[in-house]
Amino acid sequence: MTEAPTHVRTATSERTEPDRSLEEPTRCPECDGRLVYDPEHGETACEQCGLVSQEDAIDRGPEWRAFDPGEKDRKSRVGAPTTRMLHDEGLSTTIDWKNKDAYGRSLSDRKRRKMERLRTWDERFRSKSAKDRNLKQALGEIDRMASALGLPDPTRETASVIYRRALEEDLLPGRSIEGVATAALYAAARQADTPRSLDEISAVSRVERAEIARTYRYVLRELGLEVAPADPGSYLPRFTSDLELPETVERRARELLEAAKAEGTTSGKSPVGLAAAAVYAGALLVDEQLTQKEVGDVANVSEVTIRKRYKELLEAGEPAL
DNA sequence: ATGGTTTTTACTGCGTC
DNA sequence: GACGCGGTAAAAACCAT
Repeated sequence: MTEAPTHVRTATSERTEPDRSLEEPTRCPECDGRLVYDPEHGETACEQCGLVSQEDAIDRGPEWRAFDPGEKDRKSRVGAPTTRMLHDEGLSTTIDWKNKDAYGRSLSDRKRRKMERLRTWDERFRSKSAKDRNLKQALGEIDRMASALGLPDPTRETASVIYRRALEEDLLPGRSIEGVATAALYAAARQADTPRSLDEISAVSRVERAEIARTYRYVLRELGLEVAPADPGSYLPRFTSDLELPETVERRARELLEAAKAEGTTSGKSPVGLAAAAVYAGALLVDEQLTQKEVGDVANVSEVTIRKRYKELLEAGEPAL
C-alpha cells in the first residue's frame, strides 16, 4: 500500500471548481487547439495558440499547500460547516462539565473556579436564546391564528404579552408551546372584548379543544389573570354582520340582553347562546326573516338552545318595552 | 369522583308555503 | 312534501365541590 494520498498531494487538487470541460467547448475558436485551465493565473487558454478565452477566475481553494494530513489540519483555519437546523447555526460555544483541559489533565483550583464562572454565563446565554426561539415560534403561531380568526392587532399584542408572562413564570415546561399560545390568544380575545368561542379557536389551532380549555384555566390561575365571562353583547356585531342583518336588529338584540341581564336570567347561561338568541329575537321584532338554524350556524349553537333562550329574553324584555 | 346545571342530539307533531 | 317551529327525553359536556 504505497499509493500516494491523492487528497493532500497539492493544494490545487482540493479545489472545488466545477469541471470546466462540461461547461465550455474545450476547443479553441481560433485554431481548434485544446483549451486548458491554468489555475496559477486563473485563466483558460488555448494550448496551441495561447488565446485566453477566460480570465480572472476566482481561486476558491486554500492559498496554502499541505503535504500530509497533519499539516493540513494545522494550516486549515476553518471549522465545521454551519447549519440552519440550529438556531445559532452551530456557531455558539459549548462548555464541557468536566474539569479537565484539552489534554485530559485536571485543572488547577484557580482555573476550575474560572471555568465554573464561565459555565454559569454560558448556561445563561444558552437558556436565554432557548426562550427566544420558543417565543418566536409562539408569536408566529399566535399571529397565524389571529389572522384566521380576524382578530385585530391590539388583541394579538395582548396575546403576546400574556404569552411572554407565561414564559417568564416558567409555565411552559410540561405543556406545548402551541397549547399555551392558543390559550393566550383565547384569553386575549376575551379581554379585548373581541371574544371567540372555544370552538372557533380550536378550529384554527393545532391543539384540541379540551387541551386548550385546560391550559387556559391553568395560565389564568398561575398568572392571576382576571377574565370576566364574555359579554354576550360583544358577539352581536359579528353575528349580525355575518347574517347581513340591518343595524336595527343589533340594537333590539342589545336591548333584550340588557333587560334580561337586569332580571338576572342570563347568569350561568352560555354567552354565545344568549347572543344568538338575542339576534334571533331581535330579527323577529323588526320583522326580519331569519331562521333559528341560520343563527345557530353562524354562532355554532343548537336550535334548541336558541329556542329556550329567546323565549326567556322576550319574557324579560317585552313587558318593559 | 359526584351531583347539579346547561347544551346537544334525536325524534315528534303542527302549521304553512 | 319540504320547511320552520315548538316541545321532550336522553346523552353529553361543563363546573364546583
